Amino acid sequence: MNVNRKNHLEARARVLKALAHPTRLFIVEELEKGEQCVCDLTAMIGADVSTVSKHLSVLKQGGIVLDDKRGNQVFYRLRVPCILNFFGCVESVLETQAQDHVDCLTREGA
Amino acid sequence: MNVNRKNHLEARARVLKALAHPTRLFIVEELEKGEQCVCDLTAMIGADVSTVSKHLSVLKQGGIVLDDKRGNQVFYRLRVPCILNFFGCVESVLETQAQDHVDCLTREGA
DNA sequence: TGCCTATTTGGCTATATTGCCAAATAACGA
DNA sequence: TCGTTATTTGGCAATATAGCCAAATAGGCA
Repeated sequence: MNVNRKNHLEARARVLKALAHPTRLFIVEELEKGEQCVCDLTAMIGADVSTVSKHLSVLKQGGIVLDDKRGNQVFYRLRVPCILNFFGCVESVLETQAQDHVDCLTREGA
Repeated sequence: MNVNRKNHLEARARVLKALAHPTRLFIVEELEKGEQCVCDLTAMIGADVSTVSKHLSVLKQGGIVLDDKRGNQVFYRLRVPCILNFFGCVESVLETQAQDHVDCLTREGA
């Protein structure tokens, strides 16, 4: 595996890693509806503010969101518009799993 | 956040987590070309066979790949055809980052 | 059966992630 | 300036992940 390819794979992995947490996926889904401040996200998530802030920091480092400080609040928004399509594929994975589960139960019952 | 939504987010996160590693992304890219046995993947990756086997196990648990034992070899293949599109979005994230980096350098130079 | 190859599993250490609390920082209004 | 609110950062403990080696398992063949 050459160095370029390795770097590229590592870059991709960083992006995916930034998304790979339930709370961060929740944040992304909420930001699809429009920008949100940390305080509102925190209220919806129900974790410590510092925890939410750190998740936002991970998303920012991963290039998923942008922040904008206005007054004493910080508003976050999605940086890349395609995140929605992105999840289409994840859903396919989940649906395939679900179907396999159904198939499995059907076979057992037969 | 209700229980259903939470479960769904956790399921999505599991899929993304399974993909979020350079070696596993490499494997997925290679499997896009067609099925591969563990031994060939191991040779390409250059890590211990046991390490590669564990990565494959993670991908299998995540619903990304399927395995098929034939003789004393195990062949892995992609389970969901959309993985390619999937990466289109990750690429957009990376390109946006790259563009920002260029912008940043340009501003500095100005 | 016994040996060889392919793969998985167990066990270990090193490292990374998560989530909380407490403290630091920033902006706002009295 | 002081107090209040919003957010980030530091630090800690619990847990998860990654990679290696060694051992177990499975299949093929003499």
